[in-house]
Amino acid sequence: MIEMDEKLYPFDKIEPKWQKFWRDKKLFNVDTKNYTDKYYCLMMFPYPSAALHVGHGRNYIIGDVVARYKMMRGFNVLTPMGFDAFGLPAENAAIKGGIHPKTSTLNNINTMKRQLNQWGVEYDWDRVVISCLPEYYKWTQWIFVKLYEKGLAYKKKAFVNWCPSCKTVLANEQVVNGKCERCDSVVTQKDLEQWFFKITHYADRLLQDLGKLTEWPERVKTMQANWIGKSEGVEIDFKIENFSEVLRCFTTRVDTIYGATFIALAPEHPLVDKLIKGVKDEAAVSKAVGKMRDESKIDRSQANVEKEGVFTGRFVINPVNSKKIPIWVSNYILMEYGTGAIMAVPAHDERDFEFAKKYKLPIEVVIDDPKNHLNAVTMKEAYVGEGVMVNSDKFSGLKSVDAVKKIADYFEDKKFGKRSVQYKLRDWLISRQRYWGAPIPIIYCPKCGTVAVPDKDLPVLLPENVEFRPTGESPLKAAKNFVSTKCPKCNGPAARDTDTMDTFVDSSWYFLRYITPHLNDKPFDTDLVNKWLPVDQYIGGIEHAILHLLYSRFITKFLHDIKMTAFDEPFKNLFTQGMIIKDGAKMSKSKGNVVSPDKLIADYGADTVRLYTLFIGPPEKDAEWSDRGAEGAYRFLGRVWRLVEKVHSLQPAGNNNKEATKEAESLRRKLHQTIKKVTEDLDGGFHFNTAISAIMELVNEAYDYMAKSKNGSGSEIFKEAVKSLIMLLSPFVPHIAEEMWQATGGSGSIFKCKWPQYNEAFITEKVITIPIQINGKLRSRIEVDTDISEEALKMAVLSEDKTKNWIGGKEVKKIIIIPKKLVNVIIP
RNA sequence: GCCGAGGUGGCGGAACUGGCAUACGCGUCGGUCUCAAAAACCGAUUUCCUCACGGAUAUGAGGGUUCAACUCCCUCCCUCGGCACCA
Repeated sequence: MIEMDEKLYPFDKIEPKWQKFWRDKKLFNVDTKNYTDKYYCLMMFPYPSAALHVGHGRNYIIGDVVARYKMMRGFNVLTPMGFDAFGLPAENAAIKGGIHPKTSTLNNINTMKRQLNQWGVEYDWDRVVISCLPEYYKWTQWIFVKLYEKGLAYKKKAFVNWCPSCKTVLANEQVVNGKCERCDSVVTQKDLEQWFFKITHYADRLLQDLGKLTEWPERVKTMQANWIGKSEGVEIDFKIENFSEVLRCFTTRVDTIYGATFIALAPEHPLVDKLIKGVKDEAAVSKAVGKMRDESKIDRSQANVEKEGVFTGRFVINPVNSKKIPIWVSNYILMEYGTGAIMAVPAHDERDFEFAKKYKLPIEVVIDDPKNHLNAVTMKEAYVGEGVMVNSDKFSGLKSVDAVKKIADYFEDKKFGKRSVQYKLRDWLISRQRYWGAPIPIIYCPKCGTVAVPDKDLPVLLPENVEFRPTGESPLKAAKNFVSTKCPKCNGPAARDTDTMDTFVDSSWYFLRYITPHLNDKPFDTDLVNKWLPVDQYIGGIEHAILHLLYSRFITKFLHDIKMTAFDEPFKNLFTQGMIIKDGAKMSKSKGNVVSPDKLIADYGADTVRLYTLFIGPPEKDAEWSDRGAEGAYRFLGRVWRLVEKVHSLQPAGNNNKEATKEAESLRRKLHQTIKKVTEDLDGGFHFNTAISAIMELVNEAYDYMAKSKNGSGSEIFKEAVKSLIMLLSPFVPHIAEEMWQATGGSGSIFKCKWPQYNEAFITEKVITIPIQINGKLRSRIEVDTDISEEALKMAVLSEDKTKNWIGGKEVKKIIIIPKKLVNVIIP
């Protein structure tokens, strides 16, 4: 621990002073109507929790650096902040502690604002958006109504994910490994009537348009593509023997149709009951099916459940060869995917193979592996690869990849089936049986049925005096004054919907509200929004790769379709920062490994915490927090402070670069190299760690210069270096930078200044050191003029002492010269 | 199983388009200052051999391409993240 009696510099006086300055001068406020070059820098708005730790800070610090840097590059930077303020934690805390969610949420918001301020992270606070306030959720409800009007919000009864601990339903995206994303309880299935948004309507566009998002991290796009899960195949209609109905199956491997030896149905398939009625062992079959149906109510994907099945006693006819194929019911078929029925080809599908082995069903090879011929009797696993068609009538001999297309054509021609596309993506379940959310703006009228609340009656206010203990039923049901209302159509008595919306609905459009946050006749102003969006830079955690980012893209596309926005992708650049971990684990109260910024800021100042957070490693990767490392950042700032103290005034800045000593040239070169490096690191990506290390090198060089040169800190080049140094540091450590800027004669805010420029001419050296390799191994170095000719360089190298020794009179076979880089001499 | 990211000193990590591996920081060791300590400053620090000069050796493992490989190719191992009975 550094002894804290004496501070390396008076950060405790500096930091509050400049925080107040920025706010008083409204440095971060922007007029969205008047601007020249806009830059929308957005950080994912947080859920208002009681206290932030240094891990949370990373997101805001990165965003603040970007905003300040862009400001110095001359942009009108919009950097707003808000709060994703509805949600379960506040409600759960209220149940425990008896404080109303609204009270605790608004308190937490104040705490967070104070913490952000302490970090020196600044926003245009005039635009704050708080999703739990009626002026905001009015428009969340409005979006719901628009979706409803377009048929994209609908209610249906379905098996849905149910968290027994949160006592509410969950969207598919909120179930992680069969557990509740929030509380880790095992999720069960319940047959309930719920509200859905038809995100599947946009499945293909959501997938296709990932291609437009060239500035998004590859992994996020991959995750979304996996989640949407598109597969192309064929739906085949099988005639059922002795029935008028057909059985429709989806397959991506229509090339294996001749190898189908059984059909498998999901236990919930609507035809199952009809099929088994009147068969020989009806009672036994029915019992087996019933058992599978019960089991399927717990999430089957949870564990690798043993495949079970039962023969229905019925058959379909294979359209290609009129063979009879038995119909089975099995637990490995999911009703939610495809048609809930498959043609099983054991020879070429792992699952079908496993099932066929267990129930001794026939296995027929129809695609042969040219390298290793298959044998249906001896094969130990399904062959799922490509190959040559066999036992497939007129298709035999074709390559299986080609047969896929040919057979699909044949099927469409003969009307046996048609091409079809399936997605894993499910509609978004958005109703919740909880209190702390935006009420669903729907009224049920005995005469008129389901009626959306008209725009003029929005918002549907969330009543405050409600008993909101979770019972599994919506707490709003008990609020009689809320429930009973009049039908907007017939004015007769009617009842309100008592569910609230998933908080991910709130957060799927907030970035649009920031542009015109106080409008009360529209959710946002379309003209202005079209000017400011898409967001230039979005910054947030990878945990939102699917949920929030997919939902926001969906809602944006919908708003685009109803002509509310001109763009259909909300975020142009996306940056996902890694987590900061401690003792090998994510920081959490329960693990007791939370690093609080409060003590660190008290001991070393906010600039130190910022600098270390940025220096810790590449920001997109997880990083381990080290208190010692933070001390190093503090030491560095002390070192900078003392360096700047040597200089009384930088004004007027000397741009005479007359001093031609070796030291001066070296410092000048380092300075311009550093400006270049830092600029490129900030423009080309988020390479804060390497930008900072470059600045550290410049500081080292400046100290070196002071020790070695005659003029020391009085020289023009030294002043110039210090002036640029302060500017280069300013986005990272804004408080100390402003203070040093002022102390050396700068006026106003440093963030109103222009970012330093580098001059390539100062970077190139007159003399460079070229490494000499003998047979690829470094053996010596030589100092030569930068613009030396290859011939002269060759001569110089060959006459260099060490090199001569290494060559030792042997024949030089070849010399490879990479200009300005290296020379490699090849000898036997 | 499939997809994605990654594996470099005691630690966090650098290395452009194949061209001096280990920048910068932390830690450790030594020194300066001091009565002493802390802070600060200066120096050393891949590993091994050598008093030293110097040499050998190293980017998960093994092969390959090349004058030259952390970087490209092949085989394999490990870590992390996502998806997963998706027909």
